Amino acid sequence: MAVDREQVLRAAASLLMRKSSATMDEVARAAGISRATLNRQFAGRDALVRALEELGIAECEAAAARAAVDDGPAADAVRRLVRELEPAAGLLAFLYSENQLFEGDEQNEGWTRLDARVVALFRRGQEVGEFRIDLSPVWLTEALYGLLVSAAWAICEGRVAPNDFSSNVTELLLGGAVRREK
Amino acid sequence: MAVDREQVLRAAASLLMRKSSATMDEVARAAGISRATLNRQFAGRDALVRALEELGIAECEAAAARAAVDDGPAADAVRRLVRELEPAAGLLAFLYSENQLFEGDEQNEGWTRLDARVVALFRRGQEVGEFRIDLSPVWLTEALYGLLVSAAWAICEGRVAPNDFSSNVTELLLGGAVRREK
DNA sequence: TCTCAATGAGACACTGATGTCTCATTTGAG
DNA sequence: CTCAAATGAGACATCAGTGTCTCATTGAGA
Repeated sequence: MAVDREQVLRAAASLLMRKSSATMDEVARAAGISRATLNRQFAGRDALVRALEELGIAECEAAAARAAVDDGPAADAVRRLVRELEPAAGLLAFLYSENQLFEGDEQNEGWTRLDARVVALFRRGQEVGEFRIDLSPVWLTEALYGLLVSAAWAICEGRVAPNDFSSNVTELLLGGAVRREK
Repeated sequence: MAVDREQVLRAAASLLMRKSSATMDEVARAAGISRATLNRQFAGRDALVRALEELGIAECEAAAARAAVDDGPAADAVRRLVRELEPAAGLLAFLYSENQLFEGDEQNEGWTRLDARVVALFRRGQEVGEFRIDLSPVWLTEALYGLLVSAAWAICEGRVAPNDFSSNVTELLLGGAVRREK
């Protein structure tokens, strides 16, 4: 009888990723509940988006923890991170387009924490000599987000194969498009 | 006295890139005109977005033409393309988040044409041996869009330096993050 | 200077989404 | 089985955004 909030959030994310302008009624229907119940769980659309934001942050931080981004070679850490981040990519794609979240006076500090971890990863790779130094860690972090979102979208629209998600993002981010001999 | 439609579109794009939920009233104020005039120029918000889409397509195609994407080494063509695309990146970022444009029954064929040109560029690079073949041209195209949007956003929020736009996108897309000896 | 088209300002009704409420029904625990 | 809590369905008022209209004002060209 009790509604599973997380299941509702996942259904909402799945719908909002494809149609960010979906109505609360559509979200409720997609989650298999009534609009009344949806409003009982989340007081208003804003609260729903905030909850999705919290879920996204939690999933990303959990992914970073599972990937152990501070251990081993930085390149391998990036590969693990991307692989662990794949399930959250759809949610990330929605939040990425919800720039309403960032235009306010203050953004959720969870993003700050997450950014710090990823930036630290790229900086570590630079200091060890694995990554080039002419691309700033901040830009590499932003690029990682962008590639994750692009890949999620491209897969969602059937332009690229779902199985290639991880390798597509990782290979392009680390190796680039230019062919290397050897 | 006569309103410059293109100037209005640019002001609208500049605002909508930062706040995609901006009101028609806000858009009009940002463009320095009244809401009545805005509605005289663009019959409704939908028409405004469509006009922005047309402008974006036109700018991208003009950039592709200026960059002569079919001439010379593919890597250099990509560099030229990114450089020419920079002024349109902001508009592209807005359109990218306006997934409402793609969820309809039919998307503007301008995107199809543009995609075809960029895909052809990457495919040419692969056939010549410049680009690696384990990343599909379609994915490289999507990644290019994603990096352009990421870079535009990061600059808009002051996270990276505006001057680094072209090199950031180009270097990461072509070379990747991993450092190469010589 | 005169004229007329275009603009700005404001009022107006309309639409769609939203949030809240009620009540019948269902579900799960005791 | 019984009952309390939660849900679903629907009605309702509210509100913000939108599109349209009118009218006074502006400005460029004849």
